Amino acid sequence: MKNDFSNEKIAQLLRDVAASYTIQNEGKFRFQIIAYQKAADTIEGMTQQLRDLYSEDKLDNIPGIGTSISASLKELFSTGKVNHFESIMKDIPTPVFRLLEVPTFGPKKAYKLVTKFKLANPDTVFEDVKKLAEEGRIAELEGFGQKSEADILRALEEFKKGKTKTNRMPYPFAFELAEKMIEYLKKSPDVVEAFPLGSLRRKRSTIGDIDIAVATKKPQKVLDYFIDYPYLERIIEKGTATSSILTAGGKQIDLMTQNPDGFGSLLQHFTGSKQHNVHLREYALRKGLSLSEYGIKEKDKGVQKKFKTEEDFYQFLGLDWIPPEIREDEGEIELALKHNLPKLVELKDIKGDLHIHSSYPIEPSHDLGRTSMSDLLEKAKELHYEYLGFSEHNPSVGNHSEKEIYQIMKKRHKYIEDIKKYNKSIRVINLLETDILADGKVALPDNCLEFVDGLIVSVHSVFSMDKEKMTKRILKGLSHPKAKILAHPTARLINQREGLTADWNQVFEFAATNNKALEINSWPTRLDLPDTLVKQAKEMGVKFVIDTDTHDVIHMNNMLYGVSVARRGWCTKEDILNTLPFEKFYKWLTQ
DNA sequence: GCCGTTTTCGGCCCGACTGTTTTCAGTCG
Repeated sequence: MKNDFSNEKIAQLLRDVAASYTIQNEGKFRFQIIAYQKAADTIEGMTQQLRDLYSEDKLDNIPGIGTSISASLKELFSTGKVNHFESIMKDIPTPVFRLLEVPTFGPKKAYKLVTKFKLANPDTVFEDVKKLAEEGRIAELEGFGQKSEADILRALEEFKKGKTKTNRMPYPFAFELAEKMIEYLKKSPDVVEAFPLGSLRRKRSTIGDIDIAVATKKPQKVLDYFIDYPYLERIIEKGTATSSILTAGGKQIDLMTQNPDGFGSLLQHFTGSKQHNVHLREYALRKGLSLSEYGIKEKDKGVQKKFKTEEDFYQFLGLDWIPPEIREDEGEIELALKHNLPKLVELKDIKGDLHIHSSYPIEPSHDLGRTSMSDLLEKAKELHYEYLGFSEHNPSVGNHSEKEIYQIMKKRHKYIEDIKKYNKSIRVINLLETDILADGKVALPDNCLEFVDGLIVSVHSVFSMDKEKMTKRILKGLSHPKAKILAHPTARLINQREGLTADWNQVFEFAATNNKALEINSWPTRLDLPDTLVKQAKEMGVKFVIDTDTHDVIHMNNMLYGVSVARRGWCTKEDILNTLPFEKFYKWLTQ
């Protein structure tokens, strides 16, 4: 292969092709534009790298990528460029594509500015446009005016501060922002109901804008109240049914209103995903029905049928209600039609948490927990768990001799045995989170491991390694007879660190055949294994445990985030080992 | 350019809002 294009880069390239078509002749290329954008969406949501699929000759059968684009991708990987793309893009100056990163800049606006002012340098284009706006020259252009010039300046300023089209925050952070807004909205007497929608309701691991829906008979009053929000920075827009604001933290909140008798269709519409809705509407259209946030219209009649609840809306179309977490157009519509949707795992199914760092002084290689074992067990009772696994990091190998480590482990074992005597209501499992070293060995010698029931193994150092080496390393670590759970498998940190590169299919196959579990880690910036990989692994027969990776007793509340990831990965109770009662779980762990 | 439980040809989701316009273009979700 002559190059190393990431999915992200390829998606960007396809979007640039779509933008070029838009600039050339939007009407003529309408459906090509949609097709290229859809392909880009698909690629952005994939966890497998296209370049790997290409080298395995598996580029066909990706939904949204047909014969034409797949041929282009093959050309891209074998030659480093695509002639067809280049001919489409050749008359569009590169600064145009840079400007498209800025919210409110679409292809037409960007092209007009770049060509009218002959902006040639992609590296200075933001500064160049800013200068033109400050000099009042943009307002002179046809189709622009004082206001749009001011909007451009502001958009550039906010872009500089980090408001881009692609910037997303971790789910739990968005969740809190939304809660705060909903609490505020519910104080208004005109608000009948208020719900978070969009990717927030689908519980994606990262969230762009926050969407909120309100049922009301007085939309205008609610919108007025909305823009009175105390943490408002500015109003982005406000109409008769919807409004958008920027909050003090620079985050956008969109509000949609609807009469209570049509609230079901509003929920459905703004929960998305876009692909789910498009697919659902295409299906409805074939039956002569037109769907929107207001309800369902029969094609030839003008009457709008309204729906109070989502269940009614889906039912009218002959579908079962679909859990928001799987509304990603991954086959859920077909299954809902056949009344054959999976029953997804729920928080109340969880019977124990295995990844808990207590404050027990084990002199670890990484961070120690802050809460004592007995306080953690109290919390486990509160959560109605049956069992809890303590899994501090292994004692630091660099700072101790083998003999010392042996003593530390022996002492901890005795301590845990004592704890068990005093805590009869929660069963205690003696685990250890152990590093998989760069050579694939687990960090502790075998004789020190006789004191634990099982190992949680994980990668905590040397993250960049070539794919083959990393895969071997993980498989070797997981091969240890005591190793039962691979913790936060990709080691990604949302918005901070890319996941490590490994052949996940190989890892999943190994886990499935050797009865090893993969962890779904609930830590807000981990959420690892990521949902799309969970789905892939599940299809290969892999079992999971959902853990919190608790370092302080309050983290034990994070379990719901991991459950959301499992649900987005289509997991049922049967896929999750820590839904098992203690005896069965312990048997699996120690067999 | 993609796709198929009416189709391998002939369709392709539906609407809100703003700004610059007198009926629409552009962007967004």
